[in-house]
Amino acid sequence: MKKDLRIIKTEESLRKALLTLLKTKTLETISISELCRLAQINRGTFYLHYRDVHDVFRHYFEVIVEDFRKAYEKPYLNTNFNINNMTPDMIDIFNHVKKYKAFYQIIFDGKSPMTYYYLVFDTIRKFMEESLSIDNNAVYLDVDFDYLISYHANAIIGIIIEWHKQNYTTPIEILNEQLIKLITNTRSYR
Amino acid sequence: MKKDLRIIKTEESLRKALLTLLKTKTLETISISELCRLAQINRGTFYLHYRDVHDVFRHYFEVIVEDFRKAYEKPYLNTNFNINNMTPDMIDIFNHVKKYKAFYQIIFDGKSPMTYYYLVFDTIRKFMEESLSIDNNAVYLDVDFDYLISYHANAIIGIIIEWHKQNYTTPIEILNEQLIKLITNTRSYR
DNA sequence: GAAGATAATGAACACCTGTACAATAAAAGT
DNA sequence: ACTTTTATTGTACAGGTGTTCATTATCTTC
Repeated sequence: MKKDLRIIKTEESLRKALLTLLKTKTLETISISELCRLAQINRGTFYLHYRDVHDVFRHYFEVIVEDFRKAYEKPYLNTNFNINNMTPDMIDIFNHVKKYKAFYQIIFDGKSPMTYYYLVFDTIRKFMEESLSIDNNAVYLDVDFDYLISYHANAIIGIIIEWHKQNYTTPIEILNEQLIKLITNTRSYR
Repeated sequence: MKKDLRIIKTEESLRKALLTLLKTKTLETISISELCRLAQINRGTFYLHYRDVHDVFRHYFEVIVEDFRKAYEKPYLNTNFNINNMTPDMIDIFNHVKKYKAFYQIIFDGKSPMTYYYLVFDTIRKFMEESLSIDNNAVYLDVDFDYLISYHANAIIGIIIEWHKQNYTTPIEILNEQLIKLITNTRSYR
């Protein structure tokens, strides 16, 4: 079954208007009324499609996350993967974040809701889950699989948070280096 | 210099009113107007002290985080700490989270702003930073210290997120066990 | 306890929010 | 092309937001 043309038109107008407004102001300062005025959509119609402005933004971010998922699906799965033989190019996540930096700056902003964070988290987590499941030989020392994955997935986001706080100044190659060292254990003594 | 009594009275009324409202409804559904009505504070006065309802909530959470910080400051520092000789009771963070479960459920809610998350993150991160700095002998394999700490700090929150998603069903003892295994490396083969 | 400083109040303003409903417009199905 | 179905519109309403300003109340300080 096809979607009504009017719906497509309405939603696209709103999404396009949001991008336009984001060029000059922050997501939090954009009101539904303003968005509808620019998109030339009746405000009542807005509520037939979205709950709030974040809801419109979410669409873009879901496309972005999907782009990431597809781009790194294959190389990831082809590796006999386990948590200790990972190479940086398998999870070229930093390239992805840099590519959509403008969006990730919004997502990691203190005022943004946690939903976006969870979307990133769930995506990375799922990647790890699928990859680690392939590596049947590994036994993870009685660590519950759910906790293991959540631990490592969020650790990676920890690097992205640090990168964000440093305003994305660290080069991607360095980040990949560091990540690989952190994953394949971290400590040595002099 | 002392704080004006009127200010103390106003802020306390608002904070108390928030706690009352939180018993019956969620943080997002509480309006400034409603809060002021219950606290018997003029709405204009509200804006002299807080920016929004979250701002009032933040006060409570800062107290909670401070409680955590103080409770685990000493045992942590007394240990010749490094990332591999940690014991669960050093970071008894899960006990803390359980104690203030009602608050952490709000903080990890998808609608809550990232600010609270960052407050948790910064606190755990600072703990790690202070502790790891003591362990002068360790060299962390050319891993940038900032990234190292952010990585491990956020990993721990990864466990809390998983715990939250499982509705805090996993017992604390198990969580401590798993955490220690995850920190002191994770993998073995059959 | 009086004088000066500062905070709280009430009223008003323009704007935003979420919802409802009848009227209209524009698709889809035949 | 015509009918049916469905989406959009305009209007209205009760409430919330954030700000301003003169007035009043309450604290602090001496």
